[in-house]
Amino acid sequence: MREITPQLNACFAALSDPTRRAVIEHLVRSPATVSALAAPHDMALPTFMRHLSVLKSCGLVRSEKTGRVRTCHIEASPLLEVQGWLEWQRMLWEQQLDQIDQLALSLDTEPKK
Amino acid sequence: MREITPQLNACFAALSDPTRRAVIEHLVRSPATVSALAAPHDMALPTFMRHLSVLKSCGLVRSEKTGRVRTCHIEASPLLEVQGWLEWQRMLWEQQLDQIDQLALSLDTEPKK
DNA sequence: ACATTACCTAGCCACATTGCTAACAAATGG
DNA sequence: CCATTTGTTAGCAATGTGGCTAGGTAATGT
Repeated sequence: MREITPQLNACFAALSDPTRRAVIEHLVRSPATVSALAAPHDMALPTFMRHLSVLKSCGLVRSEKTGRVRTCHIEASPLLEVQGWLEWQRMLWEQQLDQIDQLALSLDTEPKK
Repeated sequence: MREITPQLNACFAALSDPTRRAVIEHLVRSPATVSALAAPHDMALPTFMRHLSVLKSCGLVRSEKTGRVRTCHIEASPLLEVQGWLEWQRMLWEQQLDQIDQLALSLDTEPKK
């Protein structure tokens, strides 16, 4: 397994904030400028910029500046890492369930000790 | 969409710590006692207990105490909420990609303005 | 009965996070 | 050329997070 732990740390942390998840929810539909992204959120711009920079530093969002406008777009790969980790855990957990089922079944077919 | 935002906040935050993810990785394979879970982690027990309580308070882990031993096991539903959110975003993002493809295609078939 | 094990609480400290305001570019519209 | 728009940096306050030690309780082994 690769050493992606720091990346996962940062992505999970980034996604733990509703403002930042809302940004992601916006950006999966279409790229957007900083001010467009900030508009729905009732907070000072610098505060919002901080959230954006968190998303940038964990690789979930990238952006380019043209003129005075910065356009942001989503980067899929870190999201896929996160999904991958979750999927892996779910698979293992389902195996655990299967084992429990089999145990119950073996106790069923052979009930008298 | 249901109001699961606080649940998501807490789960993502819980999963942003490598110690806590390691606990999840242990528990998806089998239930375990507090001390068994703590053993691989080089930290004081109370510190580790704190991590456990974070996992409990966001619903990812449950536990029962019998005698002096507390046995912990994983709770799948919050993990599924998290997976659901990610899956939803990925779906929307892929739609965005499709739109871009279609745009490129229409520009291709009708290249002269 | 006593020591040990297993867990738990309380309280402290250092640092990170999230909000703010003030003030500053740098591009653009009139 | 000047005002406005759009972003950005710096710095502050309040709160949250993650580590520790000290000390406690309740079950269990001898």
